[in-house]
Amino acid sequence: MTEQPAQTTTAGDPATARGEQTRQLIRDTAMRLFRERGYAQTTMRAIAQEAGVAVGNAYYYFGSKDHLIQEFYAQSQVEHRAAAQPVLDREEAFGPRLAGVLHAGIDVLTPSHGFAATFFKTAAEPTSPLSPFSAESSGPRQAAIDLFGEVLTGSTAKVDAELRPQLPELLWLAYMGVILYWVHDRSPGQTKTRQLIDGAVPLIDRLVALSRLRVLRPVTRQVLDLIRTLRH
Amino acid sequence: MTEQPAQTTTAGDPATARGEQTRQLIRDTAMRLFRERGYAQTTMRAIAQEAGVAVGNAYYYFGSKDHLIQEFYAQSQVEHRAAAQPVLDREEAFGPRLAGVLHAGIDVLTPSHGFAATFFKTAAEPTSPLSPFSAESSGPRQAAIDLFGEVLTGSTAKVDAELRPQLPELLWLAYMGVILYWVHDRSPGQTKTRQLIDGAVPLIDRLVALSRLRVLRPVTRQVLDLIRTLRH
DNA sequence: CGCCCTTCTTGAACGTGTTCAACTACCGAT
DNA sequence: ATCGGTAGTTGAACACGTTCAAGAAGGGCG
Repeated sequence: MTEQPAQTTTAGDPATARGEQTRQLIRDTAMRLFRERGYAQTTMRAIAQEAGVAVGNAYYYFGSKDHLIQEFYAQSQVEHRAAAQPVLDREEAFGPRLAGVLHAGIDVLTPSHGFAATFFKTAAEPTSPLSPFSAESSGPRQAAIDLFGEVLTGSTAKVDAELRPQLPELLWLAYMGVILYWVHDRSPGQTKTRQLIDGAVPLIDRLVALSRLRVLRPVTRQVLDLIRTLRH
Repeated sequence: MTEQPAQTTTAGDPATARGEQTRQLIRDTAMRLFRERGYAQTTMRAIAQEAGVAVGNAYYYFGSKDHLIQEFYAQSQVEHRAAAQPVLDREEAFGPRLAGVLHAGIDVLTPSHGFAATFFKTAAEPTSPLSPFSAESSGPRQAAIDLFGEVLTGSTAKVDAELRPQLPELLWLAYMGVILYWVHDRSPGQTKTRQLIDGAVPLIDRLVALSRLRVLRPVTRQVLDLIRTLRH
């Protein structure tokens, strides 16, 4: 939080132009080694050596080994958005759109299941800037929430007016739940996670539809009030 | 997993009689320092020094620094059970019983909020034996699930026959969710978590009651089938 | 060209969790 | 009492993430 001189890029980021190349080199090398050996087995010394730089240089661009994970998150988010596009173009109904986007997220993550799982623990630490709930990762998080916003806006689903503004974030939360399950999923090819998505989506779909029923209005209200209370 | 000679205690535990004293000394010292300084700030060297033993001795009893956390879990579980007893004796209705037991759990954890939060990340790592889902912590986990079984069996609630056997584990899962929220709860005194409990319990109560309705039977079935599929 | 300032780079050094070969204390059997 | 083996204990050594003082590279300006 020291004051920075004027920069062309966002504050706090030391990357202007000269070092951008090195930054990417280190990042790509790290990602490769993470995939090859796993997170814990990849040492900062190994990353530096493979990238042909000094250890300290990696720390000039990334505050810690954990911060390299954030790069992985950001990268995954972008890939997720891209993989979801065909689904959003193709499907119109809420259920298939949601299922498609959830499956796309797992598709993107699947090649990294082995090592991604081991470092999702870091994301669970509340104090860590890597937590999906933290301010520091609000960028990727908002992008993800927006993606679920698109699932909703582009669909033909009729949603309770009060629920609608909350729903994208709730769907994102459900996605976090899916990921939590996926991380622990030891079934071959993580087929169980696929079953979770296919089983849960119709339930969510039905629940969203039911929220408009007059009889259930009080319950819907109650739930939404609770959520509003609990949000930050 | 080397074969052990006959022991008076459970297998795999090097504590017979002579070392039990040292074991407890190290454990208690560690717990005290964790509370005083936090988990990350407490070094194994500090624990050893304060306990008056060599560093390696701590590793004779506890495989790693993380394993000391498991002691904390076990201890908390026992305290939770004890704190829940008055509630189970006093309350008869399902809702108050559940709320009481959940509050009791948070009561027990509250003094450790500062440091407990930081190491719950370790619990989130799937490969870690410290995960609440792991085989290694099946003992405390089962004890916790049984506690929610008592919430149910001692209550006057009428529960769908198919749901009943699954419910204790589901309630435990909900409790894990409460803890996850609590860990991230930055509100003073974690009052938000209390609101979560008070807000969610009536919903769960209503949901459980509704599960017996004929109209909702197909949904109940669908949910239970999904859960059965996903369990292990 | 020479100067200065910022950006970038270096690698030795620090503190950490963890390991391990050596050692000591205890206890039952001879 | 002596021996032998297991349980318990030691602290130096190792590999790791991280820090930091020192320097190199680059570029704008006289």
